[in-house]
Amino acid sequence: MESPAGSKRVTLAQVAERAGVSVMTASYTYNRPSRVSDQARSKVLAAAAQLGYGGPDPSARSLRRGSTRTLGVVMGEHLSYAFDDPQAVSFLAGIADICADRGYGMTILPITGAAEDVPRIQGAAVDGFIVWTTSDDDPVSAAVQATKRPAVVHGGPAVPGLGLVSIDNRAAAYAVGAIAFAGAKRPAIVSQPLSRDRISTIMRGTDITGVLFPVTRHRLEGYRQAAEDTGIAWRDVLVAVCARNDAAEAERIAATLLTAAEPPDAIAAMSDEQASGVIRAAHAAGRVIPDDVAVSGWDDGAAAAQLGLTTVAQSLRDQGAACARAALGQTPNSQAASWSVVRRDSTRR
Amino acid sequence: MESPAGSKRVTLAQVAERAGVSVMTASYTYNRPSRVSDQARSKVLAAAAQLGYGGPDPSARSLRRGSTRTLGVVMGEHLSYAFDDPQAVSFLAGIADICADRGYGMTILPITGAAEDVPRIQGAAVDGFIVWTTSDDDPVSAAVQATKRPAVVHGGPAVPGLGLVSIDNRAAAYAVGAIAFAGAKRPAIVSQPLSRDRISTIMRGTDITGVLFPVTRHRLEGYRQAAEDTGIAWRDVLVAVCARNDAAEAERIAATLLTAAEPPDAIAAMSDEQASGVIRAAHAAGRVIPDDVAVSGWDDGAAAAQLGLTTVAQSLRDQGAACARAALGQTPNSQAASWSVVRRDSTRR
DNA sequence: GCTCACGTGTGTAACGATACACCGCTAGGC
DNA sequence: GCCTAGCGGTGTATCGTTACACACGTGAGC
Repeated sequence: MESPAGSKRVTLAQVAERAGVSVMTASYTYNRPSRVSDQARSKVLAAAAQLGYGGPDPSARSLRRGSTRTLGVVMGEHLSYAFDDPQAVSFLAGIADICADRGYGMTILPITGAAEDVPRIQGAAVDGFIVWTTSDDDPVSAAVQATKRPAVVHGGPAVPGLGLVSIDNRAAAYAVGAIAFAGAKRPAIVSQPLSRDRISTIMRGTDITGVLFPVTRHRLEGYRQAAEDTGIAWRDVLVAVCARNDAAEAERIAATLLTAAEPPDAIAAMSDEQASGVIRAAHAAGRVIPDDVAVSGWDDGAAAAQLGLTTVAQSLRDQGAACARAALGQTPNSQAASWSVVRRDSTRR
Repeated sequence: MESPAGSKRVTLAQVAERAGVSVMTASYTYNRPSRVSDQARSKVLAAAAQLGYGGPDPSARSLRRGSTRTLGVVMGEHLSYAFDDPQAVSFLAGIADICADRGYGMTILPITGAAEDVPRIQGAAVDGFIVWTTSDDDPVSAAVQATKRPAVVHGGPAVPGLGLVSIDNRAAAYAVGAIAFAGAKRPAIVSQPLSRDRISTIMRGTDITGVLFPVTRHRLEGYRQAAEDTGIAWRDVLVAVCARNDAAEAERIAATLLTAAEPPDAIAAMSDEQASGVIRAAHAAGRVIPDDVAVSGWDDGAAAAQLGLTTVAQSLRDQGAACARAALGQTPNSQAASWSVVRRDSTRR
């Protein structure tokens, strides 16, 4: 180890004294090198090297400047989930693109789902927040709002004073649902969780208004409308809830659906991962896609094209970038993101 | 918008004045609520709400406290690459696990590869750094070292004063190479980039000492030893360098290798993604694995088991966690991570 | 010769919060 | 009735840096 653990922090004032110049000259050496003569600059740098000065203290600097040049990202209850979900990772990449471009850091905030999150959010050294889609009752959105710093929510919920970047999930679900459910007698839905407790379950005639994740609620509303348009009553539509966004779990739950009496002949999922699990389960059950069962996904990720999956195309990366720009105050606070339906062979003509 | 953009920042002193209490009482209201009476606390909170106070300023707080409770992660030249590489994402998840547990934030630093990186690293409001594997000549490791803050490098290079968390890449490459090259006449290697300019190329008798990425260099040394042990001269071993860690590019370059005169009959890759590209190319060229060509990967990710790939197993997630613990000063600075070879059907018996 | 601009150096006053020490009051033990 | 403990409140100094205003000397322009 170069510097012993016991050594105190070296300050700019000590460097200045050692170099025989004023504190301001030392400060300018780091912040506006052209402002000082070559001679003074090299004296300062030599003194800094001798004393083991590690550069201006970032906390003091941002206090004085009033900006941390860092954006905070809140990724939901279990931080590590974020890194397991490919769509969440794309979203982060979009934020990273903008941050890197603007010279901003990007802080991923540690969220545990407990009460201690609130002070952590307040205490985060960031200029603004980006909140990954969450539930209406999630206390972190209130905590973010309470900081009075600029913030953007991705997906939902809409929070007064915060921006919102999202696609129109209801319209997109209706559009893809209309295709997936066309000609079907018994449509079903593979859904993301309905509330923060994240339990897997299968039900019928689901109470949509009680769904706490706005993104999921809007998608269910769109799917419901699509089902009703083809003459199916909502009480007859199965909704299979997957606790995690994961092909394996969707496969398991889809296997249950498909081996029941009166199995579904059309399944609309809420992600391509789920849809690929559904397709595997369908193949395992000996069904032909789309004739025996039509399948649709969501996101249009890499797997969708390979599987020939009808899906909703959206760019999480672009949405991440839009959130970052909005949080930096460079674009309007709220923006509707674009989407489209990609029709492939997993649904009927 | 709740508070107009022109409004000045509200300070604790203003809140205290409005509430008719001292500044310290207001401060304790936020930091040690039990220290103040219910009456005073509610007066302070009411005043804060009226004034739109967003909580104690984090920069001021960390200046005073001498800690930011945040770890910085440096992920190599293009920040967004980090999110495209599944192994890098696992590594981040491992860091995130520890940070979330300890209540630390995790700042991903914006690195562009240009000169402006150095001040950005110095200016990062973090208590310590974790550096993702990089090249010997990468200026960011020097910049990190110059901050005098605790720092850990993952993979390499070894930097004086910084910790190092890594597997023994040389030994692991030797071990898996011995299996992949067993019985082969013309072994080849699909390699990660050899220098920071990241060009794809195919060469023979590669100069290993000039390889600037220590992880890659050590792996090549191990593979070389394995090849020489089976009686093959290094000058006869083809090395195909892939600019990016990506199945598609490995497939392209492997197709070139396999359609040449005297094609390789064993290919050791440096990631499972590369190996899966190699396998696809081999199938496309009508080869049987492992009889016509043996293939080995690296990392033992999800794809490896599916493909029956012989590979080096390591947990990037555990290594990320080890880096985080070390950067927080809770474990020794440097640690050797564990690895093993998983033998499957992609190599000869 | 006077003015003015410019390059370089300096002192002072914040930035917003918290650590620490201290103070007055009340309640309880003897 | 006195001493002590503890609760709730306060004033002051300080964390390390940078913004700002100013001071001084030099050389150009007229």
